[in-house]
Amino acid sequence: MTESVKPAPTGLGQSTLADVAALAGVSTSAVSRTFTPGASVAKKTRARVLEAAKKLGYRPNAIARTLSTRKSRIIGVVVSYLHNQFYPAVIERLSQLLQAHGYHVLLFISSDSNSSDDGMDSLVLDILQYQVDGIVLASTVMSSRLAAHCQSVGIPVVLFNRVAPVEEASMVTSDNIEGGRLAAQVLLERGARRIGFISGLEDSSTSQDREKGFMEELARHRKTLFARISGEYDFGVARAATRELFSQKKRPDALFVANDHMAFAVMDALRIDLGLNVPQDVQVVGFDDVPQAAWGGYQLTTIEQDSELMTRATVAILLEHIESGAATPRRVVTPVRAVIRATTLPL
Amino acid sequence: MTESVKPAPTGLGQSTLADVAALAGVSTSAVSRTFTPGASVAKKTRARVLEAAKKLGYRPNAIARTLSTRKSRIIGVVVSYLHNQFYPAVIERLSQLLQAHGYHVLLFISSDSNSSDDGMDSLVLDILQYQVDGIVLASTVMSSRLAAHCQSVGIPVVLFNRVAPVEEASMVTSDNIEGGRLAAQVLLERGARRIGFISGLEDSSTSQDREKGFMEELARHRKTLFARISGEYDFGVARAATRELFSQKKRPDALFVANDHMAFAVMDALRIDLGLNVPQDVQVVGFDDVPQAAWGGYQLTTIEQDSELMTRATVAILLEHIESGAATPRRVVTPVRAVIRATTLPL
DNA sequence: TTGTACGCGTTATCAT
DNA sequence: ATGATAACGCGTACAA
Repeated sequence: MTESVKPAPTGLGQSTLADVAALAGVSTSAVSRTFTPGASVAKKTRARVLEAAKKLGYRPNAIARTLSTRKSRIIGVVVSYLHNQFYPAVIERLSQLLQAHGYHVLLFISSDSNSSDDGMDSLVLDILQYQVDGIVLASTVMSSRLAAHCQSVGIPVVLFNRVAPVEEASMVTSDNIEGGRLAAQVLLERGARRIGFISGLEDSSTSQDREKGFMEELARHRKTLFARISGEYDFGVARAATRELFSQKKRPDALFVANDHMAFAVMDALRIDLGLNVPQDVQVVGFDDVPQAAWGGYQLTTIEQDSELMTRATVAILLEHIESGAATPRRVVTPVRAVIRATTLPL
Repeated sequence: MTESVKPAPTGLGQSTLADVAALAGVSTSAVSRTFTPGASVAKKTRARVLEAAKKLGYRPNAIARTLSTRKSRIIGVVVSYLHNQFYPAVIERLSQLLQAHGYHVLLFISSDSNSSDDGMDSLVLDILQYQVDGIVLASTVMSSRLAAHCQSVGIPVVLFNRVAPVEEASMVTSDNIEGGRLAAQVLLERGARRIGFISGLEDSSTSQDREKGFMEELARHRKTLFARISGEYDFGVARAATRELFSQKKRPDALFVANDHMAFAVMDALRIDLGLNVPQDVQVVGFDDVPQAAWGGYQLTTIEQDSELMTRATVAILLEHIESGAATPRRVVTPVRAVIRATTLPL
């Protein structure tokens, strides 16, 4: 009689649980248990299984496991741009921490074409198809409808570096408002009289909050803003904006710039395009979005964020939701402080 | 008689093909075909399916699809560090291009703990568990045993920015040798007499090739190297190495630095620690590992790489292997050129 | 402790 | 064009 013979483990092509079981002369469940940390297997069978597995070069299939357990151990991470200095370091750390817990990062870049709300939504729906266990949204918008959907299917979402009116999602941000206040304090202490602000993207919560704190503190000292312009979190735009700001007769003598990336552009504009001295002619305070190692040639007072703390908080929240099944969203606001940074000579 | 009733689509929890099929009053195959681009479905049923799907908020399960089709549409990308400026931009672009083709990036950071050969191998085995369709190894080592394994299971591997004696893998690199030659030409044209070289990590092929081309060109001009020291591709190490190099009576008057990240450190050392003028006292040539936007305060002649071209080549190779089933590995060497770069005043 | 059998959600094969 | 049914590889009750 003919038996339906499974094609022998070819050598080419992954071998499976069944292959290992056959070779070891045990059942598939025995093999499965061998590769399940807290399972009960007899030493002897365990050994035989491991031997067979090694012989076949067996590696468990994470996809099949996901289908069966409904846990992918994949975290979807969405980021708008990687060339803006701040996120690469965060993603690296995030990935490291998650890997240490057996999770992996599926990366999504929300480029121009889908940076709109709708595009964003469809991108997240993309992610959902991969049955991710959690989602980190780094500085990107997300419709509340979508957040609700994630909530309903039990997928924790962490908004990183962005607050938004989304009840269902957790959020991790720096204390941008306090940072704005600190910036104002620094400039006022240094005797600034005509104070300007160069904003980031107008619809970003980070820029808004930094401005908010800044204005609050100015108001508290009965001070008013001398000038304001948007730099759109862009190097070139910020440089042009600075020239624009200084094209009038009455010029600012102090600037708060919504992030360091732009602050560098501002200093280039001041020194190169306008021939001014920094900080003699103009005081500049930035906001730390650029890792120390990337600094060059600039000395700047900056409001320093604790990206390590932000990252750890993000991971902690994610794991808490995933593994402890906690449902209530959490909000974490990490502290900031004003520091002077430079890798080169003060000019 | 009792029928085993499937729990109705709960609203919570993803709805499945079967749910949609039930609601639309068709078979699961009909639904499947509706979501398969090139399938034959009657307009009428298609409409009913789509309506039911929308009503249920149905999204196909990519994991289940992977199990069935044995194509995950996931590309594993391994990178050692993200804070070294060069890779974030590459990964961003890589992810964009792959997304445009319906692929996604599963990110792996090979941090210190697993940067050894063994650690690296186990990391790649990790990747294999996710049934990735392809692997990009950005500047990390990989044992040939492992490469052979990938080959045997039919997973294309591209070594990015790193050549290695691995027959089975494709490789994409800049023309580092030619870049080294160019660097030598530039320095010689500028009348350099005592020429020093600051290497990257000694076991990295990029640093080796840059040095090789550099030495070749010097030899062709009957010139010899005045000094050599390792900067280990690290900012701090390079800065210290530079001080070391200049602690002797006879000092170099020209330096070729294996990448820009270190070149910045070198210039800081020269100007700040040693009080020298650049380029009056010392000529410096770097090698472009840092995106333009991250430059600040430095003016430098650098050997520019075409990271866009490198990325496109990587994607092209990957797709060629995956979708056309091409088996023979490919080698791509992208051109380089010497340019002067700065975002601020020459000092 | 071990094995059997079913389910996870999808695609593929083969009739109809 | 459509529908039943068998994989895909693994976890896991349940039974032995």
